Amino acid sequence: MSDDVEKPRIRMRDVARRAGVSAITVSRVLSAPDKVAPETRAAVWSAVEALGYVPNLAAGTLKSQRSRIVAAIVPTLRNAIFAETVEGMADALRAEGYQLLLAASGYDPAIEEASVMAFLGRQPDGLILTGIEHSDAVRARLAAARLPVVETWDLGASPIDMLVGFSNYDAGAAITRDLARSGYRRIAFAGTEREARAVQRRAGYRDAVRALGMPATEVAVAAAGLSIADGADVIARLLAEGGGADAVFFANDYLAFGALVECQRRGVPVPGQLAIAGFGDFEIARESLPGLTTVRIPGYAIGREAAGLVMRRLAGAAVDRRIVDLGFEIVRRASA
Amino acid sequence: MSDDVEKPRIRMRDVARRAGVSAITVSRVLSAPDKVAPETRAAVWSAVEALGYVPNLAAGTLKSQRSRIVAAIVPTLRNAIFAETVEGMADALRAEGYQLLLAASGYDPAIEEASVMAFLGRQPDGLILTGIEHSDAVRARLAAARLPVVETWDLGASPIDMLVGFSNYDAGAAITRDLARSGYRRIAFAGTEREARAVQRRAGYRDAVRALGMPATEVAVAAAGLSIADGADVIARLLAEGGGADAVFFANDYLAFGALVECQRRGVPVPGQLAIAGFGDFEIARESLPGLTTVRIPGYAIGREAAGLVMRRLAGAAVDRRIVDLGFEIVRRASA
DNA sequence: GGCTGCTATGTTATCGATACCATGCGCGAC
DNA sequence: GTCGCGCATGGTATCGATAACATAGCAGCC
Repeated sequence: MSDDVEKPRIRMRDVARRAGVSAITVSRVLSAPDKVAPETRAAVWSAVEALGYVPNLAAGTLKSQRSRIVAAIVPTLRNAIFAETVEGMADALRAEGYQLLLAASGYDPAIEEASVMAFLGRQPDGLILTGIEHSDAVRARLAAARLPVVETWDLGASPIDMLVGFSNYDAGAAITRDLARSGYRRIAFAGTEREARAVQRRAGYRDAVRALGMPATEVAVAAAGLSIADGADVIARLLAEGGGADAVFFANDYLAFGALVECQRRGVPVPGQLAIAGFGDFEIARESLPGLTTVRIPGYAIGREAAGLVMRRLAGAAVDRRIVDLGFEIVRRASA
Repeated sequence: MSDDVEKPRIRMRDVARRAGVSAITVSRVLSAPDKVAPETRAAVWSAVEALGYVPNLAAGTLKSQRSRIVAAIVPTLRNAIFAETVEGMADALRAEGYQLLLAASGYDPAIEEASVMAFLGRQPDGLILTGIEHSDAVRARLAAARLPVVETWDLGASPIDMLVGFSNYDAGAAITRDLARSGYRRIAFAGTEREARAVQRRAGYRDAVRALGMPATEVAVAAAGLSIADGADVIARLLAEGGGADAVFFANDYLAFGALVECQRRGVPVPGQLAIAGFGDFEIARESLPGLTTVRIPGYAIGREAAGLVMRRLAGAAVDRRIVDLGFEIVRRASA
């Protein structure tokens, strides 16, 4: 089928010979063009074009100890939650000539750990993690590897290195108080216990209802708790229990949307009989009917800022603020 | 802040010294353990553990000319369309110890080209692309690079190398005929013109309505045409034009969902006055009210099979079928 | 005028792992 | 008993780019 005439790969020295210069000059044209005279630069450029030369970055990385790769681990790519953050990272990195090496952990610390190990061998120049809970093994490896590390999507006092996010606790408390301000008196919470950030939101909710002197009703959602169907399930259970909640704060908009649809199926007026609030301000929150009251998260900005911090550190700049709080915003729509 | 005591990195020879063997033996323990005696293997293992050794894969890649990286380019990660395909690839690759290098092209051929160029320098062992339309420059580079290439999500007679997908044309025609079979007589189509696969679906639609002796009504959706809001916009325009369509086939489920919600806002009964069909069978199609009639795509299987083909080729196996048609399936729900 | 300093380019050694070939040893076959 | 074969392991060269150092040429300055 394929003819096995192995064309020899084109190396830097082939380009150099054709352009009548040395290999190091080709290297400079590609990575620091300012240091080369314009005519030389042009000659090298045209040799590169003519030969279709593609530099072997494995060799460059080996010698220079810089890969121009930043690795990132997010919990999932399955739905849109972290998509904006990934885009923010990718955009910022691409602008500076970095590439993004990406893995999804499926919310599983063991997979996160395995991904970190696998990544480190690729000599990334920096690493971006989601959340602030990481295994001791991960912390130890990252400390030993001495690379810029940014944790994201949460806040905490003692990051591994740098941290960009917002307070899930405060956000959970804020939307709970907002619901109370709107007159709801029996506010429930629904979310998974398997995700640290959802647990933080729950803690904020819990402390807020207590401070308000209201009862707390918590519904645990199975597994990752990211599917629309899970939200429908919560409504079924709430109504079956007959707890009499008049509002539910869901740990994310998918759950909230599923709940909304289930209420419609059952003829439960929203927000008349039951108010619904979500978290994340995904597109579906804007476009559902009624629109979902929710908490807007600066997902894109988190990604951009995280990548920016890594690159600033790599550029040798001292990063003044190691902890960046990008905040959140309550978005009121018709569902609550 | 950080103490600049540069701990020397741990190299393979450090592990070797500690285990009382040579570097090459360590290499073998890590990549071909069967070739090493059990006690030696155990000694090396414990030295690796004790030192926290992480192999420098840049060096390994340079010498061995194998990176154990497969690169993939998908149009977008912003919504769930390609998420299952990416997961399928990642799962299959991880099982064999490969890593996935991922980029999103934003449906822009120029970005796809730039990503291909950027990837090739990393010496990927294989490449997975979305769609069958690629610039001449991309084709030329890939031919020169002589690596396994899989195109996905479409069918065609002359792939660059291998191809895994389904016929967007047939799928568009099939759902159109299905709508006709359900009694709809003025079936419209709405989708972007900027995506080759949506255009194929439209072509299938167009030929099907013509064969049925029905009028064709096509509504072009701006830009990528992936947002829920775009679907609502289509309804606004269709009703304003007063074309009298009794069913609309949307190029994807997000558009269809947006249309569904807009109909509810306007009090247009679905499917009573207007039937709606989507494409993709995303979660929202199952969970909307009414459920969306749509076309189910084997997204996960496409990813798995594409990665599998690459790895089989790398393992030296002759790939018998270079074109794999995974088909599609019409899913009837209440919206049409 | 000679010295300093800057720009443009070249020479050499090296990054760390692995392919290739070599070697030593034990064991079975004739 | 000797030969040969296979298994386990090691020595050395090498992958291709770039850091570090070297050098040549030229301008400007006291």
